[in-house]
Amino acid sequence: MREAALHLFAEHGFAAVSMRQIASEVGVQAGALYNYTPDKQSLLFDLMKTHMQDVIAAVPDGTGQTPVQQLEGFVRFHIAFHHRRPEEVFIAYMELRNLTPENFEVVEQMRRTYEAHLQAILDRGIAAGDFVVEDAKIATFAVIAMLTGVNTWFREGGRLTLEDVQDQYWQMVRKSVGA
Amino acid sequence: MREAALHLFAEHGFAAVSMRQIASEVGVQAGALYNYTPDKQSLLFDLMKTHMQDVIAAVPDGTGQTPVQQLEGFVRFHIAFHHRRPEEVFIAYMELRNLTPENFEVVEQMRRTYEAHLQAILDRGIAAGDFVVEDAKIATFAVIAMLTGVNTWFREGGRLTLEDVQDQYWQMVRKSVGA
DNA sequence: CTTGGTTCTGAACGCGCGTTCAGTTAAATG
DNA sequence: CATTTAACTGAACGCGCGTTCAGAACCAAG
Repeated sequence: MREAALHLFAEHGFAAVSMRQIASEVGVQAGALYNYTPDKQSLLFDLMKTHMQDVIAAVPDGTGQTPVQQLEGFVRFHIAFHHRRPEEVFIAYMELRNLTPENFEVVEQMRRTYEAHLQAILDRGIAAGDFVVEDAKIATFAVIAMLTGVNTWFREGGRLTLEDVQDQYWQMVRKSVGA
Repeated sequence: MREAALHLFAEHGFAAVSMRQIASEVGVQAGALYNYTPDKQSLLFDLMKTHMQDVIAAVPDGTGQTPVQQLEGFVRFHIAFHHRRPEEVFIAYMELRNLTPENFEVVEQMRRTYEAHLQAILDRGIAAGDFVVEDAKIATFAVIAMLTGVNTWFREGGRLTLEDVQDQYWQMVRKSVGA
């Protein structure tokens, strides 16, 4: 059921998908869904929360590495992870406004937690003199936006492999922070 | 009416806004809207098309400038223009999937036209030896994603002015393309 | 075979949707 | 003032929505 909702939300958007459509994809009547979710909103929230938990849990450790190595690890991880879960990523970015205020706050907090990982790397690198960045907060936003953008255009099987993309984005990120 | 639709679509999303809500915002009954638009879909399409036309028409000329100057001009323009029209930008990025396939194709083509401006600058700069970029297409996507991301966090009246943001993004972009 | 507990169906609830249109109101023209 | 034209109302159309719930169907345990 979560899987069906995931596909449908990603394709048509939360507001445009009905419980009857989800039920039909599962092979069941709409009422049966309510044995597994209290309502449609919780379904969306669960998908987002689970995704954010997965992302945060999967951030590479980086203990004992230099800030440059940590940054490279983060860049490659972000691209690869988001590439593996295009639907979750899409929903997590596009359907934020369909969350109730309380649910939004939870997801938003998780997003900030994820961003904090990157900012911590930048802060350490700046302190160590490895990076030249005026404002770590802005650089964090800039890098994440840049990396997340990969999902809008990259498709496997084309001119470039995922590794090519990782290599080139890493070079651009590396240079942009002066490493 | 377009203005009302713009605000409402940006706030709640196209699918979640009804013609009755738009009409109420205008101070009129729903039926009256159909004197000005054939249907709801056209309303969305018009907003997007107009926005894309505006963006494309406003791209700085850059004739006679060096590629580096052109790139700086583009970066500053993109940030400033998108900052001035947050709702149009938001809709143009979020509601693409609510366009009919034909309308989507039109808007998508305009987006490509806009991106082509940036790529042309990068191509010229690479040819002239001013930039060090492995793949101009990827760099185009990366830079645009990075710049558009400003709209998700920057609000006037905070710690930074728009010019601060322009300055810092320009430095990051400049370095990322090896200029 | 009976019982008890899940799981699902199918109908129903009230509601709001996009869109149409006959008829009313208002404004412009002569 | 009379007439034409434009703009708007208000009701209606069929439809699908999220959600509820009584009862049927199924399944495991005794």
